[in-house]
Amino acid sequence: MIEPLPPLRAPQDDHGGRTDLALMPTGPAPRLRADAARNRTRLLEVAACLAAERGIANVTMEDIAQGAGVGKGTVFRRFGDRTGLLVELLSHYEQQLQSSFFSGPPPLGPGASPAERLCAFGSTVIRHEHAHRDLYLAAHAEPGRRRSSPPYQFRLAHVRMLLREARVGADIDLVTHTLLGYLETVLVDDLLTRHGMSVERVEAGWCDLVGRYTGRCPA
Amino acid sequence: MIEPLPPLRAPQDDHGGRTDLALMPTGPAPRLRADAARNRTRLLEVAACLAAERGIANVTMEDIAQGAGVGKGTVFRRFGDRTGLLVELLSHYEQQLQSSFFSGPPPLGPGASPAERLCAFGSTVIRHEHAHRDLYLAAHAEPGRRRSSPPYQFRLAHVRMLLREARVGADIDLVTHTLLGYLETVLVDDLLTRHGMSVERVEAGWCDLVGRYTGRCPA
DNA sequence: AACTTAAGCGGACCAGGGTCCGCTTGTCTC
DNA sequence: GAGACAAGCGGACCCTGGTCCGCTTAAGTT
Repeated sequence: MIEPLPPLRAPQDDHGGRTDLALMPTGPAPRLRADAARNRTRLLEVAACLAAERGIANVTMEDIAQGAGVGKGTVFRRFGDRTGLLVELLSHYEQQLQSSFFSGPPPLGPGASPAERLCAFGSTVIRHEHAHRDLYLAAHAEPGRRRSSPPYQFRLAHVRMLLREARVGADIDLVTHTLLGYLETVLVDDLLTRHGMSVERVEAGWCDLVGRYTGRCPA
Repeated sequence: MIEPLPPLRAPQDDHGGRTDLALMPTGPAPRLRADAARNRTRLLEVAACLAAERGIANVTMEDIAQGAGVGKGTVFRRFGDRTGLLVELLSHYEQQLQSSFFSGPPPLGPGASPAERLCAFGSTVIRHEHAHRDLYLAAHAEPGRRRSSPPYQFRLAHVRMLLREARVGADIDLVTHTLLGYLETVLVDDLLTRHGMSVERVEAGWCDLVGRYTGRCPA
C-alpha cells in the first residue's frame, strides 16, 4: 500500500545480524530466516515512512503491520513491543552518525583535540536528536531500553574514550553519564521547544560543560 | 475496601486549591465542589496505598476508582490521565522536601553557603527519588508533564536562586537545567540500579559538578 | 525429492487507558 | 425553601498494545 523506500539501508544486508561495529556486547545475533528478514526491513521501512508522513504518535502497530502486508503478531514477534520497534528505527538513523564520529573528518573525527571533538560531538547529537525528536520522545516511553541500545552504548564508549584522552581527573564513568545526561532528548527538547532557547545557546552550554571537565579553568 | 490512610495531608485542606508557595504561575485553582474534593483525596490515598502494597505498575485506574468507590470516569475527569494522577501524587510527596529546602536547618536550608546548599539539595533529591523510583519512573511516561509540574518548577527556582547567590558567571538558566538534568530519575536510577554505583558515588558526582560551576577551579 | 523441524506467521482474543453523554447533586440566588 | 445551573458522576463503549496457539513454510538432511 505504502512503500516509498525511505532512507534505510539496503534490504539484503539486513539478515538480522546487527550491523554494529563489534564494539559493544551485542550478542550472537541469531540470523533470521529469509522471509523474516524481508519482513523486518519492510516493517521498518513502512514505520519510517508513516512516521514521516503523519508523526509517529499517529501510527498504530496495526497500521505498520498492514502497510507491510503482515499480521500484527509478526510485528510483535520481531520487535517485542512498540518501544523495541522505535529503538531499532533510531538505531538505523544513528548509524551514519557513528561513522562520522570515529572515522570522519575533524573536529568530529580523529585529528582534533579531545575537547574539540567532544564539543563537535554534542552539537551533532543535539541537532540530530532535535531533527528526530518525536521518534526519540516516543522511544523514551521506556528509557531503560534506549539506554541499553547499541547506539547509546556507542555514545557512552565514545565519550568515555575522549574523556580518557583528555586526561580528565574525575570519576570518568560518572562524568560520561553526566555529559550524556545533558544530551538527553527530553532535556534538549524542553530547552529548545518549551523554553525557546536557540540551538546555538544549547550547544554553547554543552561546550561550556565539557570545558569544565576537560580542564579549562572556568572564567 | 482499602483505606489505610497513607501519608497524605489531611483531607479537608484539599479543596483543589494547590497548596503551592505561590512561587510559580500556578493558575487560579478553580476550587472544587465538596464531593469532588473528597473524592480527589480518597483517590490519591487509595492510589498511594495500592502503589505501596503492590507497586504502581500493578495498579490499574479501575482499581483505584473501585478502591475509592467511584466510577472510572471520575478518576479521569479529576486527573486527566494516568500521568496526571501520578504527578499529583508525587507533588504531595515532595511538599515536605520543599519546606526543608527553604526554611529547614543548614546545610539544606538558609545559613550555609550556596555551594553547600546545592550539594545538600542534590543528595536529598537523589535519595528521595530513589526511594520513590517506581512512581517517578512511571510518571516519566510523559516527561514534559513532570517538568512543568509545580514541584519541578520549585526545584528550578531553588537551584536558580542558589546559583545566582553563588555568583555563577555562566548562562544561569541553562546551568539550572543542566544541574537538574543530573538529578533526573531516569539517570540516577540507571546509575544506581543498572550500573551498580553507590549512592555516595552519585552524590559525589553531583557535588563535583556543582563545584565546577560555583567557581572552585577544577584540579 | 521426500522428510523433519524449528522458525515464522496471523488473526482472534484480552486488558487497560481514555472518551462520552445522559443523569445526579452541590451550591448559589431569590 | 424553591429553582436554576454548573459541576460532578458513572459505566458502557472504543481503541490500541500485547498475547496465544494452531497452521505454514524455509532450510537443512538423507
